Amino acid sequence: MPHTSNPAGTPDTTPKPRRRDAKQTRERLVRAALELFTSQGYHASTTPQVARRAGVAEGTIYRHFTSKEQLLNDIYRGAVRVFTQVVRETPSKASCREHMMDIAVRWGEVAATDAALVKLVFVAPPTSLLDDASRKAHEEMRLELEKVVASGKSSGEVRAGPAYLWTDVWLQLVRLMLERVATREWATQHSAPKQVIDSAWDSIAAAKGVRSAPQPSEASLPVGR
Amino acid sequence: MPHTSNPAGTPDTTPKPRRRDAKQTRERLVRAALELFTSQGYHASTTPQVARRAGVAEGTIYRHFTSKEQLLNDIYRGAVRVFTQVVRETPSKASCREHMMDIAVRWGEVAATDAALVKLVFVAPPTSLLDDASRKAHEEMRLELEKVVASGKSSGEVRAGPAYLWTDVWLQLVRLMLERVATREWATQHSAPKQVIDSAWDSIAAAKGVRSAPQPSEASLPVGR
Amino acid sequence: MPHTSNPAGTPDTTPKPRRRDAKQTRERLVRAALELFTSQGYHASTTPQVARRAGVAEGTIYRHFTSKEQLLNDIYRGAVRVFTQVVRETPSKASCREHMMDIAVRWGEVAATDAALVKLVFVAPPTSLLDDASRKAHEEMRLELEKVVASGKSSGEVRAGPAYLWTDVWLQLVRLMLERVATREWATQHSAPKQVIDSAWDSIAAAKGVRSAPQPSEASLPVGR
Amino acid sequence: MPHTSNPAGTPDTTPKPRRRDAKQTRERLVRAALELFTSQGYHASTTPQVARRAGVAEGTIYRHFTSKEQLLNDIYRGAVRVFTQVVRETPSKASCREHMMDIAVRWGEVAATDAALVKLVFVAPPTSLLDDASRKAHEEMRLELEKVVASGKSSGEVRAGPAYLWTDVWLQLVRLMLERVATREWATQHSAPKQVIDSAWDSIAAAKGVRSAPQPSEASLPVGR
DNA sequence: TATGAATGAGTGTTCATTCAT
DNA sequence: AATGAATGAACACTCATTCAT
Repeated sequence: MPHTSNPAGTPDTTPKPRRRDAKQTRERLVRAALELFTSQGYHASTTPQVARRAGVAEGTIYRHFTSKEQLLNDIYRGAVRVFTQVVRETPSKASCREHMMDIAVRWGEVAATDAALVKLVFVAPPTSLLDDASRKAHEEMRLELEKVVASGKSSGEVRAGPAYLWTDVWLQLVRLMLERVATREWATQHSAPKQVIDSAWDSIAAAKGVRSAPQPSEASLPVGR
Repeated sequence: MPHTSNPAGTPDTTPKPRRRDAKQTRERLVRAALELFTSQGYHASTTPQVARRAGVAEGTIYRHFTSKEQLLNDIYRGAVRVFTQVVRETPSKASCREHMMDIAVRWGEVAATDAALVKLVFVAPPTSLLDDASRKAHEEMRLELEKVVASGKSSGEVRAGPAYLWTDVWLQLVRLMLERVATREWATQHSAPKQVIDSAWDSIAAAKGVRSAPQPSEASLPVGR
Repeated sequence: MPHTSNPAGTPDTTPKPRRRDAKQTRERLVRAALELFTSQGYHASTTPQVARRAGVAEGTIYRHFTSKEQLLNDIYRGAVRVFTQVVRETPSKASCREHMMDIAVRWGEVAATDAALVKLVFVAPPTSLLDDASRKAHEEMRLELEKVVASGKSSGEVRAGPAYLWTDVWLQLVRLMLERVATREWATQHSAPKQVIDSAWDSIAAAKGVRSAPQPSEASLPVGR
Repeated sequence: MPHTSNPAGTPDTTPKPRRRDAKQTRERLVRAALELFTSQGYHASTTPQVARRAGVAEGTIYRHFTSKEQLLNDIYRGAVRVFTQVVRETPSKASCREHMMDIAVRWGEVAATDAALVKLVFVAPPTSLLDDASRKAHEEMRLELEKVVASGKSSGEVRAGPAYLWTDVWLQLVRLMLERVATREWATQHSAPKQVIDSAWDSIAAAKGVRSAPQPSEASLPVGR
């Protein structure tokens, strides 16, 4: 065996590879795969690479995941849930606007902390490789957000038009912010993220002044969905 | 599948397909690869698949492109240039707003006509596989657009903040529209594309009282999704 | 061809061929490649052929060698070292002549035992495919031999002229012998090998009688090399 | 068509590629292939390369040769005949020694003039690719030389043992000289070529002085061949 | 649970050869 | 005689997955 690598900073006190419990191994694999998949892409990342980075043997992957594709999906769902959880745990505020800003800011913090998560879910989701469960998990996140938007609609803060549309519009702009934060092009404390979050709200907000007048009923919307 | 295919309209006078002129073969390859790459992804598309779909032998690919990666980049540049060209050819209007709406609408028409182009450039660009020339071509398009935004800034129509930021913001929302149009979730004549284009402008427009002009009724929204 | 081969003498206790230890597999590959390369040439030998002859899957080659070229070089170096070792282990005699005859004879024995080794190193060395390490290994062998020739020069047994030249001359003739022995055109106990070995010595020996006179200075030799 | 090359120095007066007569084309192909084959090896040289170097289209090769292998063999036979011709045309001298020295010197001149010829015939003959005609041509050359050696035997100048053996021995050493001259390691006017030619003769010459004692009968020779 | 040597179908690419022009 | 686009079998090499240990 040519090179045994000891990743920087790890105080390797045990000469023989420590008896890791299964949980730890699984997590190491998830971490390794997440980093590899988001930095090189799924297809460009090989299972030997994942194993090496996780510090385990090639075969070990298959004790925890039935296939490379399942590994991806497991990771994906975990990543999506992080964002879903944030939406659920962000307390609603007096205004929808404030509420959504909070969510965006917290998501931004996730992006700053764990860029890979953002890349996997928002920047370059491996759409064609996702299974039903993963798609459902993503839809759940979207729905959770849509609830917030919908509440904004009933309070008249959100402009006319279907809530799901404004959810997507808002997401699209927040995605831009997350991407830039994840790639460290923007720091969370800079003005750019805030500007984009603001404009995300503006793009779905009911117009001020005249526009803020009571919205016409949307009951008649024959929106297909 | 019949073993002799006669593409629409071509008066196939030659019984054997040998001796197509080079131009035609190259174009068939580009078309086949574009469709495959955008529907399955680059890595999932194999050279035998590309060749089969183009109706040529595998080796023929390499008479026209030095590698699969170069094929991708050639296609990508071609696709980007289509959008750049639209920006360049769209005449400027009295207002920046109108100008940008025009561009968005024309891009939308491209999306409706040739979905693959949109997918390649906006929906899932193969970022990590692009060479310098391709990146430059993309940057050119962005810059062309930025000029328009900048002119809007000087006329006071665009909100405070750097022009490149608002370019990206606008692009982000137009991207949503293009994606939905490309996937046929939205038709160009529907209201959703228009709504998103509007909100794209709103998200970068300087906040005015003027904007609050009476909106047309939304009652007719036949938004597909 | 039976689907389970049991190479001579191996007490095949395991019914399925999986889990051979690495050493064995590598050696089988080396053997297979050596035979193929020397009988058909490097380019005419394909990796499927090598694998089949070694009784392993094609991919297995690449667990032991990084490329077909590296496989060749590994084999080449191993072969060269056999001859180098013989030179090193042959004890020097009273006369240089005797010493070199010994070496030639032992080399001849190697040729009789393992013809492929001779073909690879002397008959048709794959010169343009050798890497630096391989070239160095070959040079080492030559140098080891040159030492012997040099000692013959100082004792006056070897004719005037540079030692490296006579080394090459001697090698050239011994090469003829090795080739014929390797191809079984000559058996080691026949007179032809002996005759050639004799003439190899004669071609570099100082002349008897008249020629054994004190050697002229070699200062004037403008031999390019 | 990307690049049209105009090989150095050719005063390309005719704008369209000159109407070459067949003879000329064939010769250009032979020359190009000879150079390529001897510098890179047969397998490493591709037919497109040969065609490009000859300044003709790929398909043109097959108007003059039925296959790449036949091209090689045609070239090989031509090369061998050059050396055969030299042997035939070198007038015999008073002594066999002088005669053979003459031949060696003339061959050396060929090597200096046209290194590729020597490489193809002596340094790295493509043994496994030669057809019967080529092998026969080579044998013819050898036989022509053997005649000279045989005449040396009957005059007592050549040592005891079969003429064909001494022919091979002599060839082996002359081959060394030719190789070095061909690679420009040695110039023909240097002493090394001469030294090696001398020693080539010595290795097959009957011993002078003491060694010139009556030769033992050759009846006992059990030389395999 | 973990290992890692082995697998073999599949990849992108090459190239000697053909043939309509 | 000459062209060069097209061919397709073959190539070296990869990698997700298996399984004896």
